[in-house]
Amino acid sequence: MPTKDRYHHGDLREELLRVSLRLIDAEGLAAVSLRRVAREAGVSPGAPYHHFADRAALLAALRARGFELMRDEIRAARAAAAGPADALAGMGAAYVRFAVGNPSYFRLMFRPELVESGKHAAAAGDEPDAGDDAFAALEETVMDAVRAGILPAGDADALALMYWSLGHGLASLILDGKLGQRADRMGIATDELTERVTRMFAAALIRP
Amino acid sequence: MPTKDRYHHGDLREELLRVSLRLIDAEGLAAVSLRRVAREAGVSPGAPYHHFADRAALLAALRARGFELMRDEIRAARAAAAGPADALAGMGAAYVRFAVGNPSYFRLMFRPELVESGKHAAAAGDEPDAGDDAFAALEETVMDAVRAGILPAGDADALALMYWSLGHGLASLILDGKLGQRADRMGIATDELTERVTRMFAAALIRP
DNA sequence: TGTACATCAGTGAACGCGCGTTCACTGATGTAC
DNA sequence: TGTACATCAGTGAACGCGCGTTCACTGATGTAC
Repeated sequence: MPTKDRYHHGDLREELLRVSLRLIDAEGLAAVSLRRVAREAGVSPGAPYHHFADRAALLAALRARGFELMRDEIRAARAAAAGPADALAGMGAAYVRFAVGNPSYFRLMFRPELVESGKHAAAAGDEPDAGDDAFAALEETVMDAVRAGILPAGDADALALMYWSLGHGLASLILDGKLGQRADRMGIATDELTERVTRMFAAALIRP
Repeated sequence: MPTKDRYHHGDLREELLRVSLRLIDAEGLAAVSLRRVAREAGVSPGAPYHHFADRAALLAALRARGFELMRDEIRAARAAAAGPADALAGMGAAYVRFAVGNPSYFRLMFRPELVESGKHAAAAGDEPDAGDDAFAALEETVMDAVRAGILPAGDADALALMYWSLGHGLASLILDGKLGQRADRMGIATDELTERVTRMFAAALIRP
């Protein structure tokens, strides 16, 4: 059943989201206009308004989906781990892997001006979302590790934030190309440098 | 000597940069159009073209200045430190302080699509800039710490990158408001949470 | 100190563009009987 | 199985807007003599 030639698209909403992601990847967030997205989806300029109230609503939908994807991958990494030490390393790696594998989502997710400029500005940041779920999973893992004696007891919240910051910073630097430049200068592959750094996290912090 | 009423502005270039920063702070990067900036500077739409080739050139000038400012603050923090352990903590704090104190610069500096979309795309990332200077300072400090025996020997490059990632991640999360939300939920000030995290990082890595 | 002239740094009108959004419309689809 | 009708999901033209950029221009400033 070819979707072309049909008056009704079939699944325009999904198609619009797909096109938006592709555009972010190829030309950056600024390239995502409702008109452009509609055009690339082969549809008239007014069509998207049957699925999204406005441009901000489309981006908000993408953002939420991105956080859900990330949360699921981070939870999966935790579930697959043999113990808390393994889980911490795995979750960090999953975070970075998500960012590298889904750069358009990642860039969209951490872009404060998008959140604030939404119509729900007052409520923004108040209701927990999938991102909070992911952080909660990390926090629990940290507490497991503390209980297991492989992380220093004390300020588990701060410890979790530290892990989060490391992962976030590493992912951001990779996406910004900073890590790539550095790897080039060191004469090794970006992947290898990433792996070294993540391995070092685990080794430096955990006392087995 | 009032600048108003005069045909010549006196220092329009600087004024345009100042206005741009203010706009980024208040309304985000998207609000920075050459027309808007000119308007806010009280000048006609064509005037900026005597100082910047185009919008990208203005942003590139700001970006470069931001990296210089950051480099200077990081170097100053290193110079003021009593020893390598102190220097590492101080440089991390300086990084975060810079981001929090200059959010518009920070947001502008780490925005890959701006770099890539420049006309010098081919050369971008090849020539070292002030950001590289700052990283080099961190790298030297890490090596000092290794020599002093307070950081594990081995992969100094990766260690430096880990520090950089932590600072960058922490700064990004703060600017995105994520840390603020979390601090609120924990019932403490953002500053305190930041300080706890950085302190914890120093404590976890350094073996005195 | 004055004058002629070159250069600098503005003006303001104009161009074409893509955008967000609206709206009356219509073809396609689903549902009740 | 047909038919009438409501609703859904498109079309495409139109609006007003701010944008980047250009251009002929002109007032202000600096310099040589």
